[in-house]
Amino acid sequence: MSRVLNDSPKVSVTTRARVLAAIEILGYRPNPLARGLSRGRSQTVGAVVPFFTHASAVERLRGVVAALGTSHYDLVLFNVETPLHREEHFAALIGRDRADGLVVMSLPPPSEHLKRLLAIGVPIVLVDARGDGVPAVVTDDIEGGRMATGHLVALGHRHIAFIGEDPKNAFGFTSGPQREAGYRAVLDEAGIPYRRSYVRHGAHDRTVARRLAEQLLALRTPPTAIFASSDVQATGVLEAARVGGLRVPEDLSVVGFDDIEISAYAGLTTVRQPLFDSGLLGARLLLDAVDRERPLDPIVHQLPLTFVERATTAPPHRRRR
Amino acid sequence: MSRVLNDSPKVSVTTRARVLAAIEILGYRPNPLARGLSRGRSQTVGAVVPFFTHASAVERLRGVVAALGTSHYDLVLFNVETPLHREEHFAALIGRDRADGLVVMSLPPPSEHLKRLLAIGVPIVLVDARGDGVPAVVTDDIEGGRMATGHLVALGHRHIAFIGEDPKNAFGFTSGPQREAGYRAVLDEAGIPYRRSYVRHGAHDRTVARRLAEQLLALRTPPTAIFASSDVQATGVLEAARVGGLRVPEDLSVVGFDDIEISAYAGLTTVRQPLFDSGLLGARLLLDAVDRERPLDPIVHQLPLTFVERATTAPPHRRRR
DNA sequence: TTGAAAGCGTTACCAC
DNA sequence: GTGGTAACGCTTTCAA
Repeated sequence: MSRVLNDSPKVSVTTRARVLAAIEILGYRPNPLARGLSRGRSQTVGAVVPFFTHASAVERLRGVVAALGTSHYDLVLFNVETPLHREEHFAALIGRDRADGLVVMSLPPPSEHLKRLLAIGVPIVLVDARGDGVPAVVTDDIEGGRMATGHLVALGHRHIAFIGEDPKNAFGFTSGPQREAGYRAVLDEAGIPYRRSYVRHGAHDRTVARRLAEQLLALRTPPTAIFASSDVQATGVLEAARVGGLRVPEDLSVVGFDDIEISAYAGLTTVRQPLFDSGLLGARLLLDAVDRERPLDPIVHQLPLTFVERATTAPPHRRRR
Repeated sequence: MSRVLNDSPKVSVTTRARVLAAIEILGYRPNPLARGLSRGRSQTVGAVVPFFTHASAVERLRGVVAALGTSHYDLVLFNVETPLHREEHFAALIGRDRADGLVVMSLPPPSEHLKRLLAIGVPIVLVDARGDGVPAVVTDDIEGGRMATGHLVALGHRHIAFIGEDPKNAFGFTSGPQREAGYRAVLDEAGIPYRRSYVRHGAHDRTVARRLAEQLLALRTPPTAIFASSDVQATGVLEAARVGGLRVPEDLSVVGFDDIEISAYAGLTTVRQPLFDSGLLGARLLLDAVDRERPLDPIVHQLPLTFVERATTAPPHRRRR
């Protein structure tokens, strides 16, 4: 009878009908756990996501869900808010018992765990992160940082500040620091001296970014433009400007990164990355591998970045001096 | 050896140590599927969420995740974007094989399914929805609608429009329509005639709401205030005002509902509902029932609403006439 | 206290 | 094509 459920090629039409009828009458429902135990797969994919409530993470997750929508896989969510979480989840995820495959976001898995997972053969796809021997869906964050900063430089700004994540963050996020690298590179090339006081680090949070921006604006020589490493942080900058009575973009230009929902509303100039698509592609790669039981090629898929100019950037205002 | 894993009371210290050592050496990891099959539970709770990417849903989900954080349950996400989805998910969820318990959000389960789930004994908690014989975590949406509208009336507005979800929506959401009921009740009590043209329905989406608001503002007698059934829709209204060259709150007052992240940023006056807490409480109730294998009392837990006055409401501007 | 064995609900293999 | 049965990896029960 399992043969008809998994529509094996060898069942006569009559038997199939008979079994189907019985199933209907008894209200039979296959137990996914038993099936999973027997087949050695759980029909489940896991998504390891740091701060899954962040707009960018949600958008990526939406892509994953969309990819799973057509399949018969369930999505198990592993939220990571502390390094300990990460440790626990990866420890639990070793072995393909919990999930048939993993989409890991923004979070380079500890290489030790990665090796074990790879050795055991758990298919993994990294999204917004890279790892040895594992396929990844990424963008060129350095280039993104260059786009944002370059735009500001082209407008004539020379006092450009940066707000982003701490390069030594406990999770090992790399996107933020790379955007910062792009920022520094452009500054170098434009012959603009790098000012340490113009670079501030803090959590990916609107209010934190706002505080950081207020510090920047209180500097003796405040920046005429701020590049925030994410749109969430950019909104904090916008808030700081508003509170400080600064007009945007006349008195202060602001560029963000991501292009989340709120950005269009806020008229924020930003660097768009295909968040939804990254989740979609990541999950598709994974499903493909899981379904065909084919090992994943460790290809790095790079998705394009787009500069979106809206209403928060303009040439610097001529002021004192 | 399973005895030591489930730390049964009757194992000698020495054997326990011995087993633990072996576990360590062999790198043994229990298979959750097998355990689940044997014990008849999957250590999983399912969350059925319509449009899980909506900020309000995400915030509720965050509460659920927080509640699960301390437990040993995994979260399986069932996203619902079409009535068909809903059907499929509930059909699959019948029987406690897939999940040991369910948190169902904003979406009154079809009563037929509800009965079956109840009969089989799958613990369910409804959040932002009600159902016969099932515990629920709700707010008083009618009262919320009254708060918002009452505030506008108290400010002196007599031309108050409403933007919300279609009462005949395919999912059976009730929150929106109830807020609308509160709106109508206050209008009645204030002796303000109800204008059909002042009530517009559309999807829970910023751009849709913006279009609706534009229609309202193009009316021969445009409203001086708009109550949007959700903050997402309220931002659409704000956008329409901005595009139309209307100042908020001088020319147009706007009230939303939910108090999501963006609302504080936008300075939106709104009715706050405890989104995070609703998810937290819902999941806690569920876990409690699942852990003790105690049936759930069909209690309706009502969470409080708070009116949050910010910067988008003011007395109506005196104009023509 | 511990070892052995039955059973959980499927699938997959092997005869018929 | 179809029926029977081992096996999946764990928990639980029953002896020892």
